[in-house]
Amino acid sequence: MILPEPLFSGKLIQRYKRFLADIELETGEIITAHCANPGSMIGLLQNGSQVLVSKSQDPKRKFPFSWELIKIGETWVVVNTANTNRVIHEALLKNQIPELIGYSEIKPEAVWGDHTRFDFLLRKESDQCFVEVKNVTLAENIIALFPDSITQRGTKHLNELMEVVRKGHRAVMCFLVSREDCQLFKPAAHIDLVYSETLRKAQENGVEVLVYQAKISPPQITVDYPLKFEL
DNA sequence: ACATCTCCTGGGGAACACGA
DNA sequence: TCGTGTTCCCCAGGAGATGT
Repeated sequence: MILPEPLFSGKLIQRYKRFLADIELETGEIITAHCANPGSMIGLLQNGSQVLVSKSQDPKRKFPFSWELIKIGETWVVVNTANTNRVIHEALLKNQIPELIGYSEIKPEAVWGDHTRFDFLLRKESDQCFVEVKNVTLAENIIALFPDSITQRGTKHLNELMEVVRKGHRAVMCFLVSREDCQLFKPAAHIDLVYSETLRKAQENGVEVLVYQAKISPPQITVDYPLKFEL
């Protein structure tokens, strides 16, 4: 996918109220950008780090700037979680994920049950495959980790993916590692043990786990290659 | 006192209702 | 058959209310 252009470069001043961040652009102008990542973002909030923001033309938006990427060391990290789904959507359309090719229909935001939506539903005649995507931004010593804080929603999604399998469908948990300085993916048991154990249990019960490395070359973000993982 | 529930944040996308 | 508006849920966790 291509990020909305032009992208504006700046430095992070502070992130606050979960959805907002103050950023000093290269012009010296200080703007407040929307941060479409309400997670804890551990390790990504180094004040003074280089960031890239895009600007929406939607007059109804309260904060026209969207925070897209932050540079940590030598790697860009994808902040805007909406991009993750766009990257995977594009990869599905282009058959770039071998485990998920051969489906005739790709439906985003697929409803499951009364209160759940999975990121994608892939269909081929009567075959159904539900796919949930997660953006992985936390890393410690070349190991990509998820989640970056306790996530009851994430655990709920895993339990519902197991239900998908019980009902005779295919269920896939797909992690996209949105930084380029990792060689392995693991669940962050020291952060959320319940999630970590549920992920392992989900795999044992037929939920397929995929981990892919993203290639981040602003303004382009694509799926690169499968990353090794240990559950 | 502690646990659980609900609401709230801003933007985005899908489904649905409705009027032209 | 369009376009527009509304509702719901997604992202995740904090705050406050409610229940045990």
